[in-house]
Amino acid sequence: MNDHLKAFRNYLKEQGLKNTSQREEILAFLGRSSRHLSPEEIFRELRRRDPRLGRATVFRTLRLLGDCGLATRVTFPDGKQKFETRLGGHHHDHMLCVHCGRAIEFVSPAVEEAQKRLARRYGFKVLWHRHEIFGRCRRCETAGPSPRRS
Amino acid sequence: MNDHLKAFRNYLKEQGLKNTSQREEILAFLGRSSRHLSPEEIFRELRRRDPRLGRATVFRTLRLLGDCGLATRVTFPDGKQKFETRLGGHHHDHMLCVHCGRAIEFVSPAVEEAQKRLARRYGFKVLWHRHEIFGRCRRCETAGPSPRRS
DNA sequence: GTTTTTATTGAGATAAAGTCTCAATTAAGA
DNA sequence: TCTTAATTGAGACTTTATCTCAATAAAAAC
Repeated sequence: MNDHLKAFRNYLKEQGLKNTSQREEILAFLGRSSRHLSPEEIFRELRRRDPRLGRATVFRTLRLLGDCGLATRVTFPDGKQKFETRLGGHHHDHMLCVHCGRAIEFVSPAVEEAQKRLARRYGFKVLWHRHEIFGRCRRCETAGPSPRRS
Repeated sequence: MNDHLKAFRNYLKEQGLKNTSQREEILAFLGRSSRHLSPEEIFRELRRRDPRLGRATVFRTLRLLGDCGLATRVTFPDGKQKFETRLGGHHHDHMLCVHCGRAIEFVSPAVEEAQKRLARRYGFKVLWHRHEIFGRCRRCETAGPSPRRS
């Protein structure tokens, strides 16, 4: 049994919540995907396999996975929300290409460190963070006009 | 005439777009506010003054302001989107309290620097970025139970 | 293993957020 | 002032997300 499944079951037990096949399916599906998925994509794909799956369950489960730190919400340049698993607690952030939509993952100890110092200064207890850099990836930078922002 | 108004008019002219009273009202309203505002809040308040204002115009203008770098989108812990002006191009990021919703602004040269190095490594042309730290502010940290995430 | 308790689910209504169309309007250059 | 073209608002519509509640199923109690 893999790590985040174990962590998930633990979390549920701690909180007095129940595990269900739907929850595990959603977590597993997120885990298998290398892309970022929107709630709607998750819903549509998983309902093909289990036609009785409800849309509300997907939203509820994504929130739950967020709450226990197993999934991360990524806000794309156009404001759209997508999710990914935080595999084995391995944290990373994103550079998002405003032109082709590609997401490049990165890890920056320097950023994490700077953040820790900041938080201390403000008496702020950090739970998690999100660092999104918007711009143009190498491929798109070589050609093409103005991007879409905000 | 203040700086971002001037910048806005410049941008419109450059792009061959037209200025309108609605656009200036929205920009001014954002500029006067010390809080983060949702599109709906902006719409409701400005329509009290001009009952003919349309909702679509607010969304269109927010996108436009984002495009020209005068407004920034902030994604709150619950996934809700809000906006603020980027006053005089002065960039800052946020620590968001998952308990009381308070937003603390900060500037971190260390983060900006680390980011620049990263981008260079990936051949990524940075246009803007967003760094959101979620956690509990000093006030809320002293008391109260589990937060809402994702 | 069976019963009891209680969280979870799905359907569908509903709400909230955002986009689109198109005729009427208005800004800006000629 | 005239002309051109971008912008607007109304409202339909789409998408995204939440809520309600009876039925279901997981976990605990027995």
